Amino acid sequence: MQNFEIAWAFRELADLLEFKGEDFFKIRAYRRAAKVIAGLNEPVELLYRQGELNKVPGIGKNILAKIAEMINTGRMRKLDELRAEIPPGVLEIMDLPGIGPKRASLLYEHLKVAGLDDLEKMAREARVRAVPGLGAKTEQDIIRNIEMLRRRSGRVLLGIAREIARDLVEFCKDLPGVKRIEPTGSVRRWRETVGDIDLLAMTDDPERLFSSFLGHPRVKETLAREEDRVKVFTWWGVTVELLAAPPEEYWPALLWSTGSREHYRQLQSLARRKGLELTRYGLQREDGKFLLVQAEEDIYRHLGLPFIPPELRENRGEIEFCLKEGRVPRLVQLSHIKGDLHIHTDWSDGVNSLEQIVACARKKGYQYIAVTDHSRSLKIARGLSLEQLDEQRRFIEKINEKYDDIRILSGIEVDILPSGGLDCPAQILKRLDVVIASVHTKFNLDRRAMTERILSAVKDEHVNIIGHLTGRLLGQREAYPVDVEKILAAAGEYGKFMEINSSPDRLDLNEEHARLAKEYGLKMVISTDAHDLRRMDEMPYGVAVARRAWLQPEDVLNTLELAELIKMLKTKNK
DNA sequence: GCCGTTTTCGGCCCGACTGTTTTCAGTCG
Repeated sequence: MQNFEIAWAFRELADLLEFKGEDFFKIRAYRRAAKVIAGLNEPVELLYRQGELNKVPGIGKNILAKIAEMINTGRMRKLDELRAEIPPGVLEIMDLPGIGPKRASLLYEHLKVAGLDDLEKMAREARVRAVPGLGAKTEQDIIRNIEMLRRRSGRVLLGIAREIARDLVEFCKDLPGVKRIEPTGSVRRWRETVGDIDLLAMTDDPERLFSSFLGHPRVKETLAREEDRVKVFTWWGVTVELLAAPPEEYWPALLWSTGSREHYRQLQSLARRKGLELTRYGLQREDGKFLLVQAEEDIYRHLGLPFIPPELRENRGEIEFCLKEGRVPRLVQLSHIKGDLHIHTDWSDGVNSLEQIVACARKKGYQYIAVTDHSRSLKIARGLSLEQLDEQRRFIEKINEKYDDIRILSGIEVDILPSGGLDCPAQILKRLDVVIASVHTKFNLDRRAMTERILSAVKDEHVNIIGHLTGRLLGQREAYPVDVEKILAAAGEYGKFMEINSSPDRLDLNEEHARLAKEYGLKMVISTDAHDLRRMDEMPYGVAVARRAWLQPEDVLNTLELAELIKMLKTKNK
């Protein structure tokens, strides 16, 4: 049982109890447990077997018993009971913005809505406005939000797709006859969302592999089964396709199934011009003979190309570039990253103590990290008062005395107030090493007002970095309207850095904006915005955005050595 | 539900916004 599965169960439990109108604090306890579990950087199952689980904050006697039940039986009785009791479809209605437990039960009570389709139909028939407490405006919102939900449906976040892919690879890799297995498709290309998860296995005995694979406990339904592939629908709600190839066909198959389709078509036409035929089975000469291929590199070489990393394979000029330059664009990679400049601690809404975070950062070999808790007005995130901020700064100074292999920078993620300006006086910001300015409230300003609001932070002499520029939450919340180009232009003028937020549900800047920012000559900062230790591991997602935007190490601030970094942060005020 | 300068039960994060009201409930960040 994976951590994220246990976390999902508690989240669902909380949602169901919320619908029932259960005690708020009990629900919050379950939500907190879900959050804590999702944030653990060790398997829950391991901690449980070691008897360490009850030491995790937020996990008491009752929740521990439920986790034990899940580990031992694979189920949670209480959750099963609630699922049976509460009409299915209610939870998906509660997913809609503006619909919480109260309105969901109101809708159920009066209209007996059984799900999103049902609700949409009733809204379009103008029957929702007849429900006491709801009006025409809410009805329109419901229709609009369902349409938004539809647009994103069927795709899952890369972060989740990679977790699932890892689970399946682990399951398959030691099965008899399996010589190799890896994710391909958009997972391998690190696209921000993924439709189906594709896996490719190297084996001479696909039948045997498929039989075992179909016995995986999370496989719900077999959608297709052919000689060299199976397609299944999983309990995770994602479709997975497992392709099998014998060793001599593996690399062509890997290239083919990694895609993208457009990139692959370009390769095929390049091959044709060289008198070759490129298919998923190999690279064939006109005389019918197959060229020797023992890696993807070999295929690219036969086509007169260097190895093109999967992140670049989108037919955005990568093939032309490689042909012209005779080399691949130099890309930033995880090992270039020297530190993380956006981390929250338990002083605000983070889970872990500063000491735990420092230990984790040292283990990663970082030269520096910045502690950037929320500012005072963000009450829900327990934003630090000015006194606490100062106390934290002095605390960090003390910790810095303890270590000579890492430097803790004191910082803040300061709110950009709705009318512009920052949620912290200038003389306080002046003392800090790193100032990130972000929007967390009042997302419904119009484009002009929001742009002006953020510009006010760009122009502020104490700000170093603009955090998660568009505020989008993938699959949950659209980006607020903002003139990105105008901000980027101003950021260049005022010497600011733009954050690439690595959190898989943000990825903000996204790859288009990051590419644009590079055109504006800006440097970016790849940060995790971690609220717990596990999420400090999410740096690769931000790096992937940067790579897909063709960023080089010198485009990224936190590839710099500490001394250089500090110099750059100090010379911010042009 | 969990937690505790705590041992048995009370406290647990808050304030703004919105649409529906006509004084406020529900939702959200």
